[in-house]
Amino acid sequence: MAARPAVEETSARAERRRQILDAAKEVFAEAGYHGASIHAIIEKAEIARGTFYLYFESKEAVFGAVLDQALAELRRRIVGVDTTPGAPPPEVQLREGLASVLELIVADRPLAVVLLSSTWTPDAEAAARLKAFYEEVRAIIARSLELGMQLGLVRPCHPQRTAAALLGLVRGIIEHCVTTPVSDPIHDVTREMVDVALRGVITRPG
Amino acid sequence: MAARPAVEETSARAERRRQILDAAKEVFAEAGYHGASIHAIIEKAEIARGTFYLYFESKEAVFGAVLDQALAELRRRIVGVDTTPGAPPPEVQLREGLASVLELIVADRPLAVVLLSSTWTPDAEAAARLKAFYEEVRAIIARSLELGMQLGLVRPCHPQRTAAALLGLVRGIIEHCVTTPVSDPIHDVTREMVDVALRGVITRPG
Amino acid sequence: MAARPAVEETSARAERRRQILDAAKEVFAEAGYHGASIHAIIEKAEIARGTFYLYFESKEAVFGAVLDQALAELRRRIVGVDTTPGAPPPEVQLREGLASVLELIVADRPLAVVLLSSTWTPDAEAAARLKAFYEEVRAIIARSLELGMQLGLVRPCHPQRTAAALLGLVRGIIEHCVTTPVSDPIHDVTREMVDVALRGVITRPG
Amino acid sequence: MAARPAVEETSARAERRRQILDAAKEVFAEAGYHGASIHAIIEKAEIARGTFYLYFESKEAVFGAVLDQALAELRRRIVGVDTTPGAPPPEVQLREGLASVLELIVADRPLAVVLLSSTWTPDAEAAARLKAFYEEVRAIIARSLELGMQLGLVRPCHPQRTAAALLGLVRGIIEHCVTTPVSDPIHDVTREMVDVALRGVITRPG
DNA sequence: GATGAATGAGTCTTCATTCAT
DNA sequence: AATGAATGAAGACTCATTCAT
Repeated sequence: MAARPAVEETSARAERRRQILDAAKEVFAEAGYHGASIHAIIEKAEIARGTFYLYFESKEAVFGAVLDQALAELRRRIVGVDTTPGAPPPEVQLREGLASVLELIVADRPLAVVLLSSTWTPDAEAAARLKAFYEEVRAIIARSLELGMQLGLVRPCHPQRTAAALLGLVRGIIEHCVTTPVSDPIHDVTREMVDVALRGVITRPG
Repeated sequence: MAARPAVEETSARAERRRQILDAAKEVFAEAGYHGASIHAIIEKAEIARGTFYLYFESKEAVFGAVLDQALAELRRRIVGVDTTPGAPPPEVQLREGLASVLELIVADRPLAVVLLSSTWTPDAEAAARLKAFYEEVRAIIARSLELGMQLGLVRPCHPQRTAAALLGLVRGIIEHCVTTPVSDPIHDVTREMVDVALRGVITRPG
Repeated sequence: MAARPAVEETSARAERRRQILDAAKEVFAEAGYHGASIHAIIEKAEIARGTFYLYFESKEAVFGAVLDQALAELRRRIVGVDTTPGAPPPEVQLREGLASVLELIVADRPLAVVLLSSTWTPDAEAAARLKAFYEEVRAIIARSLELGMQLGLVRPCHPQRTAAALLGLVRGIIEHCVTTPVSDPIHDVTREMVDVALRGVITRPG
Repeated sequence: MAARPAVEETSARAERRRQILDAAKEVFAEAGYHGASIHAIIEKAEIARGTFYLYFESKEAVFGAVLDQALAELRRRIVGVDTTPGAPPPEVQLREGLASVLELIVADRPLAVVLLSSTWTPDAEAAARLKAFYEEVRAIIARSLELGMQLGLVRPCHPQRTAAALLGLVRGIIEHCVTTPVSDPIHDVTREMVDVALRGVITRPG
């Protein structure tokens, strides 16, 4: 009869929240921002209409939360190349970092869809946040390229632009993996992707 | 000076149609399929509600037409690499083809947005059409890669996957050009993009 | 090159008008007042949208004209029973009058439908006109009944009410003839209808 | 006093439904199927636009429900003549059955209008249902006539056609009662109607 | 805290009518 | 007179959000 400890109550609430969030992620992935309906979300989450609004202020708010959650998971796996002596060779670091990202995304199709499609979402604030995230990633790539150029490992190039190209390359692979079932182990895919990024497609002269 | 020739009369209707189509393209680019409203389209086109429906059966229909127009313009500029003797070297062909595509897209931001965002549109038929288009382009790239491998110009690789990566690379550049104002001439951008695709980013050993 | 005689011009116009009127009658019969569209009428009449409005002020106006035409044709065939000495016996008059009405209606299904359905049409003025027509007919029947009572031919009854019943009886037969194809000659149908009206359905006692 | 019993909760919804149904019946009676607007219905029912759609899927659906309710009430009061020994004489049965129907209809003008006018409604399914109902009633009358002929109570006649005539007769009376205020008791009206149907209007010979 | 009935602004689409040619 | 493109008011229906229980 006594009040339960605050911690447990909080975690019950947090679990409910996650349940809604997961449902929302799937619905947004299936239908896009505008096409997604609160009805579809509460049906998937098996809660009542009103309950939804106890956890999220609005449709925009859940969408933001879905995105934030996705971006947080991604950020944890994305880091620049570490060039301090003793660190693994850059190519290996790249491969491992990318493999980690790919694994996350391939295992969670809705996440992939939201990440790939929401850049042009009508929810302006969310779009801005996703844009900022990609900008962030591109900046990391660009900085790595600049560092590589200083070290003589990377050919002279326009770092911003090249970073955009490489980011697109990764997104292309992700879309491919999400669209068509991938039979090969993730690490083979990653290796190939890194090879193309580093060495291009033509046979090396000589 | 009296009755105008039939040709001109036809083109009056065609012009009206294009006027609506252009407005629709912009609106779809701004808000996405679901977010776009007929209201916004007719306001931008400066026509009455009913007039819209004299030219297009439905929202879905305009969207289809916008997409068709865009894809038709693009298809005209996309061709595989020609390897018959006497043709320009592949790298030059690539550069010129890509430059042509980039020019089209950079000059028409709404077009770019529709092309980049509509893969995940709720209009299933349009999404399928766009997907088919990208599939088409990827097949062209993949075939070119296979041909290149046979000729010893291209390193051994998984053609489908690599094609997906290269298509993503191009889309990355496009998005970059559309998002941030490009001061450099298109041809410099193209040259760099082709360089990355062909040679990667690392300094050639030796 | 000279102007054609006014009479001919008028009759050309009149013919056009009738062409539209006929089309309208069919459309109203098929779809009812609200369901009928100007589009359907001009399509059936094979004229342009604007032309329609050269002949009729509005949808309401054509409907009124359709109704008026129908009622005029009917009125020509409906007369009370003539009891002046030397006239044919009342029962024969009834049969012949009804046969004439039935022939007209059975030959023109759209006319029948408009007459049967328009009492409750949303076009208030037309509904009133049709109601007035039925009132008129009922008054004729009621007067005939009163006359018959004075002459001892008709049983004592409430003339208004009985007239309403008999009018309904006729409409019931008409609806039956229009709904289900009638194989028997009209005159047999008429004879039976008059029999029921005059003698009822039970075997006469004695 | 706390939570209400489930039965009452159910009836709250049922009551709301009936409230809308009643409003809809009136609107359909006033304006016909096409002329009726959801706006008019919700205004009369004093509910919000969306509420309407919580109870009925569409305009077509309410119309169907209105009709179903009307037909159900009518069917309860319509039965063929019972000729088992000991049953009241047929004429009395007829009078009582008809009186029961007339009472229902006269007390509910909108019901009468819907029943009389909807045979020609553009809602095809509803029209079919109403037509089927009238067919049903006519079949009952026709069967009673056949039985009467076998028993020697009814003159030889075409049962289908005569049934159509008698059904029309009843509808004629109904329309009369609904259109013009009836001062006489229903039973007098019924008696007269049955008299006309059974014996016709002419004085019995002899 | 949970529920789901109620709300009404907003969406797409139709169609009677007008008017420049 | 004839045309048919253009108009915009009005209709059916959806859905994010609120609130009494």
